[in-house]
Amino acid sequence: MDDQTKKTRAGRAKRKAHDLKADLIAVVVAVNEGEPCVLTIGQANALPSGPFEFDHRSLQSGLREWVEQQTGQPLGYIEQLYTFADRDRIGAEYQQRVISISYLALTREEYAGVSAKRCWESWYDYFPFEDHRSGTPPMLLEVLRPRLMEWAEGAPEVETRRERRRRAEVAFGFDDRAWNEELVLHRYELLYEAGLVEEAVGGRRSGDLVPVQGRSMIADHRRIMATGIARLRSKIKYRPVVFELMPPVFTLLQLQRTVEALAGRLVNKPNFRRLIEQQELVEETGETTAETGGRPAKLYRFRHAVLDETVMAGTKLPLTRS
Amino acid sequence: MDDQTKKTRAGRAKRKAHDLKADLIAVVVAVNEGEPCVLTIGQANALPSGPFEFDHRSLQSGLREWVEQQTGQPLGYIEQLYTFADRDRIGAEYQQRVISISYLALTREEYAGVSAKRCWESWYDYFPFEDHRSGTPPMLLEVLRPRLMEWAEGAPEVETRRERRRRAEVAFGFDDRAWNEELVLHRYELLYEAGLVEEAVGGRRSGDLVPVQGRSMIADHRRIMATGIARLRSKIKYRPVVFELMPPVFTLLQLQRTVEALAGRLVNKPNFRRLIEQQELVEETGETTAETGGRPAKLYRFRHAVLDETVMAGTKLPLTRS
DNA sequence: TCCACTTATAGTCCATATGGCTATAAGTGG
DNA sequence: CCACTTATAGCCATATGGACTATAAGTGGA
Repeated sequence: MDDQTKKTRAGRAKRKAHDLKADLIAVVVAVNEGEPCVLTIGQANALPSGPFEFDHRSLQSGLREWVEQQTGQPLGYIEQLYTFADRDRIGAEYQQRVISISYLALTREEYAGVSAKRCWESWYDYFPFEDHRSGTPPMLLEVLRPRLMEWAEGAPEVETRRERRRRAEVAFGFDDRAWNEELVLHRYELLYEAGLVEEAVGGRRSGDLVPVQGRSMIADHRRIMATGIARLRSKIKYRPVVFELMPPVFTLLQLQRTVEALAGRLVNKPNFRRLIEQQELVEETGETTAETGGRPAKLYRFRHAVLDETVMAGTKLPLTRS
Repeated sequence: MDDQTKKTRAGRAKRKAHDLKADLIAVVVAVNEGEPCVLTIGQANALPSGPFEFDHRSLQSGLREWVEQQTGQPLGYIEQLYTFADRDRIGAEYQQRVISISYLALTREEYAGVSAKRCWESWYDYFPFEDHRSGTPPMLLEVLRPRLMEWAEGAPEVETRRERRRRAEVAFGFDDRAWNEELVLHRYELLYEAGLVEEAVGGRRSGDLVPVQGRSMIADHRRIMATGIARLRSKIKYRPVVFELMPPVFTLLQLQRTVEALAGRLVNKPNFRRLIEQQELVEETGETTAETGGRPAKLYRFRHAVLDETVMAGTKLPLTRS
């Protein structure tokens, strides 16, 4: 506590270097039998993670090492999510400040050999209200809506109440608003703010405030998972990242089911096929498979050439061609 | 150097906490009289930046403090860009590892009081080949193309040469390929790899290898600026962020000129107006201004309500409405 | 063997968005 | 009063996206 009073420039500068620590956290996604899964450790209540160390070549390689060490899963596609450093994140040592650097990784389950360490969990176990593939989940209107409205009405100011109601409506698509599957993080943060998730209430779970929306995780891991899901749901719309989650060869329906699993909602079959074909994302292998039950489906593979044709950046500006 | 040999687990764990430092770096953007500008310090060769310290409440507030202290400029809109930690980033102390956390900030020049510290520089001074508002810059075909081709042909393997040529074509829109204004970072990295920017060649600028493409910056600040420009050019297409750069009241042509300054290319006037109007991004103030020279233009203001209507997430999936 | 069922695949139809353009309105400065 | 500048409205062809229907080609069981 002595250090704390020394607010001189030199003292601060010296201390800050000694108090910093960086954590690498991974949201590793795979789609197994139509379920979008996240790689977890512990009692399925934590994401793979570990400190960034001196002999890590880079942040990414440090992350790969930790994930592989903790789960045996090698990573392919990796993309940075977000970096944050909230003061109240760590409790143990008062002086320590932790920077959390989170990543999204896409793989396939059957990638590596057998390993008992790996624990894939459907992400809808953590966010049950996010799966709209069989229509709007009943709990959304039956449980979440009333409790969010209760929270909204609990505000002292009229203005705040109106504001809260509107936020809940937008985030969850109440009152004829469209459901926007990308707002995963918004929704989680709203529930957190409303004290409806376990992480928000902490140990003190007092009678009425029992959080019902899905399994929780340690620290802010569920928040990070929400960030990853949101990013992925957004990205599949403008970059061909789904294929990182597909086997080398697949049918168009399998591809569609994967997209649906990620988006948490159904897509229109003919239009989906048209979309894929006109973008020339895939090519036929010439083979077919009869394992799908009905008429044998053509097998396709991803056209890796499209990764080069980076030109596909859907403009939204009325550019002149000059 | 003694520490280096101690590769034991305990030694590593102890050292890593002591060697970490985090830098906050800001790309602060404003559009002044039709020129997209970036806030710089020093001899206009560095971005505002400073170490993340123990008594910063968060990364963002630390960044705000540093920018305000170094330039007097208060920040409004802030968004994280990227975090990286390359080993060879710092030269001084061998043992130290630096994590760089970069941000994009949008403001307006006339925001704060007078301050001699602020130094706004057109970002096209650093990336002259990015401004296509008056057509393709001559230097692109006259200087960059030959030098990039020279670099491509310098590769030993045939395959590498072909690869390099294709990458240059895609990034710079050579050979009838469309110019993609979003590939700012790609282009800078390609030039870096080809040894055509000063940062790549360092001090050893040997005769032939004189880099001609714009002013350089210290460390990787120009690379970070490129990241910020790329992010901004992409984001103006799907989020109403331009208005962070506009005065409270403006004409549609002023808005168009700002977008053009950012995108580095001209947009079609009637279509631009239609786009703005049909998205209901602005509303008339009822006033007009005659300062534009010709017929007085209506003045508009941003409809802040649209920030709430977060529904605008342009889907690219053929969703079923269910 | 045939029939019910499943899935695959090829279209159509229409509303809307987008790109490119032209015409007219309404000011200013000489 | 006229030349010039900028603002604003509207047109047309095409591309795109959403919803839907029809037909093809297998499987499994009665």
